[in-house]
Amino acid sequence: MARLPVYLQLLSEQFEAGITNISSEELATLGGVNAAKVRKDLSYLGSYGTRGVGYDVEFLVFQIKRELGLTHEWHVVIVGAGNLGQALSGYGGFGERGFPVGGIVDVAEDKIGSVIGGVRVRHIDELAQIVQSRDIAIGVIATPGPAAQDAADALVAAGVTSVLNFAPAIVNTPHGISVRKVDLAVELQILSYHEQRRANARQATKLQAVPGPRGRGASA
Amino acid sequence: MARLPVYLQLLSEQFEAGITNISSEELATLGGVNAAKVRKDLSYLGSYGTRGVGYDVEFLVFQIKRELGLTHEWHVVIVGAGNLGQALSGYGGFGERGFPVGGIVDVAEDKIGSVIGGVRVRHIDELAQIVQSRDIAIGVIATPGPAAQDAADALVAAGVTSVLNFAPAIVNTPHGISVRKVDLAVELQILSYHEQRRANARQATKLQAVPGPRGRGASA
DNA sequence: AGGCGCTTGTGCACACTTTCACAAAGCCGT
DNA sequence: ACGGCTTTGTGAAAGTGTGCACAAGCGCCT
Ligand SMILES: NC(=O)c1ccc[n+]([C@@H]2O[C@H](COP(=O)([O-])OP(=O)(O)OC[C@H]3O[C@@H](n4cnc5c(N)ncnc54)[C@H](O)[C@@H]3O)[C@@H](O)[C@H]2O)c1
Ligand SMILES: NC(=O)c1ccc[n+]([C@@H]2O[C@H](COP(=O)([O-])OP(=O)(O)OC[C@H]3O[C@@H](n4cnc5c(N)ncnc54)[C@H](O)[C@@H]3O)[C@@H](O)[C@H]2O)c1
Repeated sequence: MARLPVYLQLLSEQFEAGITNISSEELATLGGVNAAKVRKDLSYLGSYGTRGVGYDVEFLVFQIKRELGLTHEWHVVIVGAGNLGQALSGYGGFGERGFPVGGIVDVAEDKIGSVIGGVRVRHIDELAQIVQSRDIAIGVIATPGPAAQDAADALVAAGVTSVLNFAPAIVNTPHGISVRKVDLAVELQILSYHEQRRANARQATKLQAVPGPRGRGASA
Repeated sequence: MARLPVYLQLLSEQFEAGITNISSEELATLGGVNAAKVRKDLSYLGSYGTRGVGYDVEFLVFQIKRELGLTHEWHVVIVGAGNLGQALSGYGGFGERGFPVGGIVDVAEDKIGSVIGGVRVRHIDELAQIVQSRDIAIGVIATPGPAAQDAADALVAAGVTSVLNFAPAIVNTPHGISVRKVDLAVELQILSYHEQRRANARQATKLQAVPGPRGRGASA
């Protein structure tokens, strides 16, 4: 489930705060979801709760980590050492959460050799060697959109089986490769959509008119 | 629908490439989804296709933009001028897609006054004034996790009604405020989950054993 | 030891999403 | 002008996910 990482984060926070036990109700409130959903999700891991009491926070953290494959570190390799690649590499939160940067590659000669966040930028031709030497399974694409497919192909060829794509482009990969895309513009457009609807709703209220399903009148 | 931005991007790309007409089948292939789904989604905008021919790309782009509220620019305000805030502000892609940065605020005195991407960093106390002067509806949280709730409260108090949160924390907002969260760690953990499953599958195959539902044996 | 209150785990119904399948509708060649 | 080919738009079916409601189970207090 895609919600397990969220529970993991919440539980980790609670654990840090000294909470040793938590009920599905509390966890649901923290996460802003339904308590029954929390229980269903957690029951997927097995029956690790105690009726009348709740869940042991530490044990649950461990179980979720096991399920998510977070029992060991996963090195990641970043393709593209531009603004974003540098920000990601320099950002400590990556490694803190079990995903240390195992390498950065680029095509631009002027980027190669520079050191960001303790990692030296290397040429993309060395990708396969980097991936294999550290047994890296996850690649991050931080190149411009048009180069994203090339980057993905290079990653797959090097042996990476999971890709996180920040470029605004849809990449095609062979079957069996997991790809996730993070697109800022999409997020903003979804927010803009809600704003748009809010604005339309205000308009309709103000006009006191029969609310027609089609809101015409783009200007003014 | 959350897929409209994706179609918009695909269609824009096709339009740039000189394609004036596209069928639901083609669009579905590009987006990696089912053709019927594409048609259902697009029919939500109205009947803008021509049977036997397909959709006019330019017209469809316009219609989706109208639906998403992208007929005008939405200024955004960024809270937190650290690594990420600076990368976002300096990144041109924001403005290119209709979301120019209308302001950046921070609490740290040493950040205030510096200029990033043509925008001067100002104190968070000026947030309300910035938001109101430019009629800003969208705020971006780029502060550390523990400060995210404060940032959200400040944004809401200033009059922002949509929030994009990059901090690894869940923020609570009053009803009527849209919040979206982008969490790198969550994305990576989902990829790691798939890697984990792949590893388990390999193990099971190698052992030629009856595939038991519980994979024990964490060590070795 | 037994009862009482609390919380889990889950069967079931409902709502929403996805996919199939096909009639209606347009274009083009003859 | 008409028939055949293509593609849309949409009803209906199949599939997923969500939430309610409650029995089963556990701890604690008496
Ligand atoms: N900067 C941001 O805040 C931000 C935010 C969201 C999304 N993005 C997206 O992330 C991507 C990178 O953004 P950026 O600001 O870092 O861009 P950038 O131009 O600063 O960096 C791109 C880097 O990729 C390298 N590159 C180009 N082609 C390559 C290839 N084929 N193989 C390997 N490396 C290659 C370039 O040499 C450059 O160093 C873009 O697609 C952008 O849309 C950026
Ligand atoms: N850097 C990255 O690549 C990256 C990637 C993903 C997520 N993130 C997340 O984004 C957030 C910011 O990351 P960063 O690397 O820019 O951190 P940072 O420490 O560089 O920047 C944080 C900024 O927020 C400011 N700040 C602190 N409290 C504030 C408050 N109450 N109001 C306003 N501003 C406040 C600080 O002064 C600082 O300038 C973090 O939560 C981080 O987890 C960062």
